Amino acid sequence: MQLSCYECALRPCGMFKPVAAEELATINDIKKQHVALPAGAAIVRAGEDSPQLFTLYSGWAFRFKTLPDGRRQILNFLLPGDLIGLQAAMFDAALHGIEALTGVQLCVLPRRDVWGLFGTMPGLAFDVTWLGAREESIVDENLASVGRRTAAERVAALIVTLYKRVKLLGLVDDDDSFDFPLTQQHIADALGLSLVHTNKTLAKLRRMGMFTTHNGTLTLINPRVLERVALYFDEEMPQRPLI
Amino acid sequence: MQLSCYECALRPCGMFKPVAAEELATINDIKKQHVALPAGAAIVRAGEDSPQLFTLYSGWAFRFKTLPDGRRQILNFLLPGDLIGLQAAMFDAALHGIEALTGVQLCVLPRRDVWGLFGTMPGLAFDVTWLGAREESIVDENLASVGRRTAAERVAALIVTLYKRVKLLGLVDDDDSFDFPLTQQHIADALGLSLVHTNKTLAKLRRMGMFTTHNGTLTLINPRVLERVALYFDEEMPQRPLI
DNA sequence: GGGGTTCGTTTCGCTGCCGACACGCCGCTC
DNA sequence: GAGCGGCGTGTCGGCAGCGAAACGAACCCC
Repeated sequence: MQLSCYECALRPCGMFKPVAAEELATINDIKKQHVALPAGAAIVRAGEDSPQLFTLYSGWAFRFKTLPDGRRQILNFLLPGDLIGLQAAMFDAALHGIEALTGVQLCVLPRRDVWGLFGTMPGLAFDVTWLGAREESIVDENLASVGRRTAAERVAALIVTLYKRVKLLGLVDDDDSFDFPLTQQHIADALGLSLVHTNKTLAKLRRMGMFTTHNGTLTLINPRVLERVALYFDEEMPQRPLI
Repeated sequence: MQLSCYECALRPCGMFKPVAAEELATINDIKKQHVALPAGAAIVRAGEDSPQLFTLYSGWAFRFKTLPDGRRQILNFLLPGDLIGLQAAMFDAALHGIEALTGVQLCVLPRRDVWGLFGTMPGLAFDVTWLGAREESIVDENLASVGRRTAAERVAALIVTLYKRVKLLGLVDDDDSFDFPLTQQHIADALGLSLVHTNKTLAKLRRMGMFTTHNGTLTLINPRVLERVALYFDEEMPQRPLI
């Protein structure tokens, strides 16, 4: 499978910073492959060297850590347009795993070519750094959730942030419904809750009229109210780089 | 106050990557001031624009988020040599605050000069990105702690990681004791615990013979055992950039 | 020397969340 | 169509951790 960056279906969606022709040519140049992986596939394995970065072209993925006894913490979710594996590529051994949550398509960017941007395309190199900083800001927010929010606030915050991110991608319907592929186990692992308590908390929010779910689709009744329940008010950045 | 990068007391400590003469000159060039702040001072204010980055020259600091109702989550601790405020400088409004935990000395690096490195000194620009990725890895680890470790494991993990970081700086005595300026409130805010439970957990670990404290100094009895209690086994990177 | 502040420590009752378990639904595969 | 695995739902008892409150020690500054 191949797909030129000139035909990228993601770039025209409006949330990505315009690129100069020369930059787009460079991006197209360092993109060596376009691969598809099924749900559950390991994109980066913890402890191994990770000589490639990826741009998530379609589908969902997540970064996670596992304790020796098996307890798992999901660090953040990755959506189309996100740069995957910067941190993993930086160190000799990845400190976390990355797994495909749904079927995904990935643009493969060899590490050495990405590092090469620093010498040849300073603007794109800066964008790499920017994307790294943004990922950190998401992990920050998740840490604040898990550390200081109640179970209901956490669930609400997770749903609101994902809603906003998906919305910018143009993947939310007019009635505020969107594809939501997380299982309750994923939600529990992301929020530092048990599976059972996650279920009860979801039921409670549903009973409160915050949202409805229908096989894999989530519909928000009132995003503003959910935001208030979540104590979450940050906006996602309206425009961002895409590499 | 001024201090040339040529006389930097930090750089010779052995944990920092050697720099070329030209790079050192550039660093010295973009360092515009050397300032001292007292404990408790705000280094970066949440919500405000942050036109400067800093390198922490001496002392401790921390990044944190505050919920509207005052609950506070400490995201990570900053030690000498750490680059401060990369994420804050990247966005229009800082999404977190940074506060001096002890008295600190800071090297002031204006944002525009740091961004300038991307055009002129690709090696140093890469180092900036590396330092950002490393900070993210620390936040990752903290999120895994808060989400999945028990109170005792969290406290142990916090102490072990700080011990390892301080040790690389050469600030740990032969008997494994070092300066430990955190109050129990800081520990609680970092670990997502209440103050009272933090106190009890510290007492428990002390009773187990993990460590002793004596006005602001913490002494580890057996770092290996503490590591095992913490379920924490990663090594800090032996060498890293200093800007 | 007195009064204020910061920090650590402890007590007490309470609850949010956990862990184990069981059950029902659905879609898959053979 | 039978069996099976993945997922959501509920129940129950238990405990880890919470919140409020009070007190002592150390340190500070008039």
